[in-house]
Amino acid sequence: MEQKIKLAVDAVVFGYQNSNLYVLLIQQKFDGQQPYWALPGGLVQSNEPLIEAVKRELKEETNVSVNYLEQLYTFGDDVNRDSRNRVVSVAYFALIDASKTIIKADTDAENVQWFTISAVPQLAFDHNLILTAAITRLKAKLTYQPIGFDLLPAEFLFSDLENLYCTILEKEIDRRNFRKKILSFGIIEETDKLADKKSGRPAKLFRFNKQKYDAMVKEGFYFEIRFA
Amino acid sequence: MEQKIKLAVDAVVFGYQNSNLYVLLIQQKFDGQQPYWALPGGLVQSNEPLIEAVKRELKEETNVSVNYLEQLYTFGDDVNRDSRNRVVSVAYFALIDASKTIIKADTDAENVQWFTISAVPQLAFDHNLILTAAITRLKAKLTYQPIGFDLLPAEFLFSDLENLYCTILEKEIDRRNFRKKILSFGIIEETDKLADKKSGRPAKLFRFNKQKYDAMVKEGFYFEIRFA
DNA sequence: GCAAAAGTGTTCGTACTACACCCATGG
DNA sequence: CCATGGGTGTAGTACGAACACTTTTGC
Repeated sequence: MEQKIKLAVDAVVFGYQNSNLYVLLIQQKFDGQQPYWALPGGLVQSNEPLIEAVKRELKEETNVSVNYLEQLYTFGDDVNRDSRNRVVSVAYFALIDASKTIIKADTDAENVQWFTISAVPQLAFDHNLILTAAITRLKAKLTYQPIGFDLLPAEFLFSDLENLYCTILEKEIDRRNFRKKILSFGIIEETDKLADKKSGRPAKLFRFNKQKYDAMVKEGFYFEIRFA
Repeated sequence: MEQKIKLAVDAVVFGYQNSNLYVLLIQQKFDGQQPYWALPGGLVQSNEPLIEAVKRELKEETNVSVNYLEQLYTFGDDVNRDSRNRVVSVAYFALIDASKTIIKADTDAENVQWFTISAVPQLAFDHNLILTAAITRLKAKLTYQPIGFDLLPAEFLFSDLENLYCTILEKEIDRRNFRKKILSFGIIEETDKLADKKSGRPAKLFRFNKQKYDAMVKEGFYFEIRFA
């Protein structure tokens, strides 16, 4: 008996700006079809690696360039998650620097837009489920891998990093302890630049030293940020 | 253009006994085909949830009953991982109590057998890769989720638990500190039974209280076993 | 000189580490 | 009585938690 299963990929793309976590959604306008917002994604081509399929769809549909991309989970237990066909979807998890990102302009056929997590509408298929899984993964990874930097510009303020953690983990953090902990790792370096700010004391810009982090990991280093 | 991708599931089934970690492999004898050992698995049926597909294959091919089963990773980047067709495989990770497991008897068409991890031969397709990913997951999860109990009988000796951790994590552990830590969680209870042993002082049997663990998790409890 | 955000140290308590001896049984 | 594995306590240390004032700038 011939197998009748279609294989798709979907991507949950997170961005962060001004103490807000965003997710990138698209809306494809078919006539007569109710235009739910959805995660970017689509069918995998027969000769295409999964990861290439995600990258292609992201480029075609949103034109963003990602800093971090990893497989999240494969959704295939609900046989009717797509009402038209049996579709199994391999979901990916992506982080981008929202500040430098210019998302694809809206066309007649397609909208692309950032949504704050709290304002995400009902999505197509089981995409709300996928998003929830991605948020869970993001929160978990933030505490044991230095992926927060992939949501920030290459040079960033300490206060941005701190706010990012507060925002995403939905916790209050002691500024002094946070700074001490992060600096103790030795994977963040001060640049000689200062941020131009509207008010208050000027802040130094910092940079994540990925080379150093990778080297330290090989020596057995574990990144970890925990809070009470 | 029609999509020509087949979807399969594979399972990495771990067992533990006498300070040895085992994985369950099968060998399907086709005539003329070189009989590589492989992970149990097979194609997903068109109307079948992924998880059901794994359970079905495990039952058909090995007849084991699993204590723990979770999705591991989806292997679909190597377009030629199966030389005959494009096959994408959703790999699962399973733990069973090897002591009570009676694996399916060998038939003319099929062998089923435990292999110690260090003695695993070259496997079919990219199954060695999948196994490596599963071992990594097992080691990681052991430190932050109480899944070790799923490799042991319902009632077990403390020394078994300790040896399980030593064996799988390939580390030495201080017996006193280990016992203190585990008992401090309050998720293990002493039974009034003693093990019948060949030599030495009789040992108490312990039992994992999953209800209590689940309740504690809801209250914010984190299981964690780390070693220097 | 005031508002606004950046930067910085110390104390306290808890939890991990290291470590060695006695106990209960079978043969 | 001896071999075998089971069971237990303590002292030192290091790390996380709590906590508030000074500094630099723009207006």
